[in-house]
Amino acid sequence: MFPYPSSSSLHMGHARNYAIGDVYARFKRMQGFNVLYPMGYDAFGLPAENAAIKTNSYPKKFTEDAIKIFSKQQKELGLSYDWDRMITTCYPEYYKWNQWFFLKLFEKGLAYKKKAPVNWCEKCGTVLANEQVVDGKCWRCHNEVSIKQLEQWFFKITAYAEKLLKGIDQLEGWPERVKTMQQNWIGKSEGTMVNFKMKDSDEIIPIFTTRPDTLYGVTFMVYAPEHPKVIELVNGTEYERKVKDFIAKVLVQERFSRTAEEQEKEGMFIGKYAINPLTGDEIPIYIANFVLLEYGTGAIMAVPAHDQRDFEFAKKYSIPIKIVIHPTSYDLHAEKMSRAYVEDGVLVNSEKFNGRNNREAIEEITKYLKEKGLGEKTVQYKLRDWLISRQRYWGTPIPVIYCDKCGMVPVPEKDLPVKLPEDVRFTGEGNPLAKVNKFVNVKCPECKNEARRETDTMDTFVDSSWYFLRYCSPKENKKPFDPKKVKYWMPVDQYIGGVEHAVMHLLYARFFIKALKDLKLVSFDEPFTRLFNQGMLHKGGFVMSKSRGNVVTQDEIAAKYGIDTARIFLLFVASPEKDVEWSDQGVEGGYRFLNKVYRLLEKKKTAKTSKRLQNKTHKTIKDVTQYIDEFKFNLALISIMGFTDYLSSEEEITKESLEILTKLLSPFAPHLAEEMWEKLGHKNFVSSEKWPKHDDKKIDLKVEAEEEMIRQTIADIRNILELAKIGQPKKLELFVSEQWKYEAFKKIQKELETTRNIGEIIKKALVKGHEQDISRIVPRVVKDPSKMPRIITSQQEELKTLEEFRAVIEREFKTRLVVIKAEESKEHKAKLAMPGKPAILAE
RNA sequence: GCGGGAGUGCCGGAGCGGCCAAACGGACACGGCUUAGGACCGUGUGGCUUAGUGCCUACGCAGGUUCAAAUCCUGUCUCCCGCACCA
Repeated sequence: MFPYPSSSSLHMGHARNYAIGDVYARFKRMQGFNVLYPMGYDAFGLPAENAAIKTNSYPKKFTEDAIKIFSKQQKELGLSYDWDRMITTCYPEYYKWNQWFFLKLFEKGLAYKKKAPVNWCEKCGTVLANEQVVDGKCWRCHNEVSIKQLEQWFFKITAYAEKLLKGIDQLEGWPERVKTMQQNWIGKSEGTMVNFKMKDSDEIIPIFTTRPDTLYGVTFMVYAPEHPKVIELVNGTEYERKVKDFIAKVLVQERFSRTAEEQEKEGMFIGKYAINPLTGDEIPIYIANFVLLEYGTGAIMAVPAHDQRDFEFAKKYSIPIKIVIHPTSYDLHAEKMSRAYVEDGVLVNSEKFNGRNNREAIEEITKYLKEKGLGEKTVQYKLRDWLISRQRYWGTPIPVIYCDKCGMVPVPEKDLPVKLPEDVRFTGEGNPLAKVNKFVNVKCPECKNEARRETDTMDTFVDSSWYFLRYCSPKENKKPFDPKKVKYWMPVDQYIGGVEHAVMHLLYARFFIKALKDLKLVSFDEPFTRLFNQGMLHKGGFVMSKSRGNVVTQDEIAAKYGIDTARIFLLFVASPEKDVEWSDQGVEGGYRFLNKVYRLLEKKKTAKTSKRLQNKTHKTIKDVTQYIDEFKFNLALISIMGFTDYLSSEEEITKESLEILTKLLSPFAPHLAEEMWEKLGHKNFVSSEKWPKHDDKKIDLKVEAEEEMIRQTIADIRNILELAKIGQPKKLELFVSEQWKYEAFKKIQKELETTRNIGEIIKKALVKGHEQDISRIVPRVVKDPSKMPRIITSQQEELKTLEEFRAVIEREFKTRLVVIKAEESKEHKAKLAMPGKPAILAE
């Protein structure tokens, strides 16, 4: 996800986010993929405008300065972007295409203007989309949001509600939680539209319900107070005054501060009645603060017996409660109820539906309504249309002209872009654009008479809904993008960014692509095949952020350790999707590791490799490759660390092994890797080298077992020397026992390779009298077949193959090692040699 | 209320049915190297025990499935996040 450029120093939180993508890009590039890894800036937006007002400067200047600083720091981080493809959304070359898309959507009826109650942020001086209101507050400035009735531009995202919902299933490479959030946000619910009739007229009041089974229990009806119908109904009646007062009061309360259930339910009767379509009963109509205008039809049927909200309201205003669903196991009495009965049960007081299970009744009553023309099955979504107009300057002008004669006229394509005027005064009040006469006053494209431009600008999320397409052909000036290039590159294989955009950017971009597909501009359904949400970086228990003041800047870490150290720490400390805590000491660890790697250059190089080294090398290549592919960068680094330790402890290493280490490390610590690569005598960049491939034949588990035995034996010898208080041994004697039950191990091992049924094997083994073996073998079986043959046999059989065994131990203890077969040794010594373990004597 | 995720050693965190008393790093302790070392190398850090071993107790808590559980299932507690008077 491209960033909003801000002018401060990048901190470690940024560094982590970017490093994650960079590792992957470098890795894939080395693997031979053609990698499009670009950077761009989401350059329009309020902060720049606000900063301009504050400092009496100009948003463009402010933004350009910020971008300079930002990209400089990104380069210092070693991010391997293709800077030739950089895009900046605030230039006409880019936003022209926002306008172009707008016109296309407008043609299709997917962009429209309507008067609507909208979210208004006083501090930002603009309206906001629903997605940008978080807990009743502005997502950007956290100011309380209020509701205003305004003419606004919308994109008809609701036309794609079903497609957006269905499409989620295809998003296999997306985190579950993002998918769930989108599902909830779209909020599909299936129910029934029921037509109630007004008592005194033929007017119909449609309402949406998911519980048509309770229709016989309706005892009142409630409108959202701000519903336009309400004023109409009370107009000229004795209720008019009181209703208007109530509405005013509710609006003052502000919808978004009407928080949930703790809000006291309040309302009033408005003097009108509706008729229950099934019973013909008169139903009083109320208005109340708990009914939402935007959901359903803005009016509800209320069934106090079976809905908690309705119940509370009915109690408060003494409205009758009529039970229509009865529990099967106990009695229910309306007068005695202390809360609504919301569980399932059997229908009562419901005429022909009496005795029916209520779940079944939902279907049946809906069917019945349909037959009588009183209602039908329907689907509701919580998703609202995307409000895209903003009353601010620093954004893409909406390409529309208002003419007294011709009405609303879209700017013809040939006149694009509608450029943002640059000589603008920022007073901090209202939309500065509206005061620029040169901008506002235009000729109508149709009748050529005096007309006025739309002065609203677009939400910056329009910019970010298609920018990834632009990367494919950033210099294209005839079209928003070159379709051939887009066909080659898109959709995005791997997208990386924070969860905070789950229902904003990520939903808008999906909508955009689906709309573009219908416009035949692209041929795919979803913009992002795989999505990765990186975790947050914390310090002192809080997310690292400039506003919190707990940042560790990139500059300070770079100065102290070099930026590679920071990259290593950030990638090593935990898997990338986890939140992590910054640790100064942890960074030291990363620094030590890199130093250790670098010191390997001083090691003596040998031409001849060994089986052990090959095994370790290829095992490492295999693991690191797999881990990076799985985004487990921390584990990849651990593998590399293990390899480093291995090489450090060797007397001599091969140049090849060092080169491989350098390559494996290069995505993580690119600067150090390049330096090492050069010191190893290469003229090119290691980052343009081929990623090493492992050879399965070189990975030998037996060698590993030998390794392990050497390690153990060395540890044993140490222990003994310490216990015996021997400083420097003159000679070591190693007694090796006969090959105790070795054959039996092998046999069982064979069976283990061919079956997963451990229980069966154990039984077999018991029959064969291998009880002792089982304790050794059984726990060693693991799922991964590559890890299967795990039996460690330290018998002489194996020892014979250990050409290096003696050498290693002799080097370690600077003494001579004598290996003696136990059976050839003196009797008492032979006893010392336990099966599976060599015995050691030291002088 | 609905939905998503997490609870592991002194700490950060791996592991997600079997080489697990648990990777890797940090911290601490001891030893080595050294004029010195906050550098580097080695060893150790649940309890008891053996020269090499073995046993017990452990992965929030309580049950269960399995030859085998930190890992699977059920319940429960705590924490984090998203949506939320959605009819």
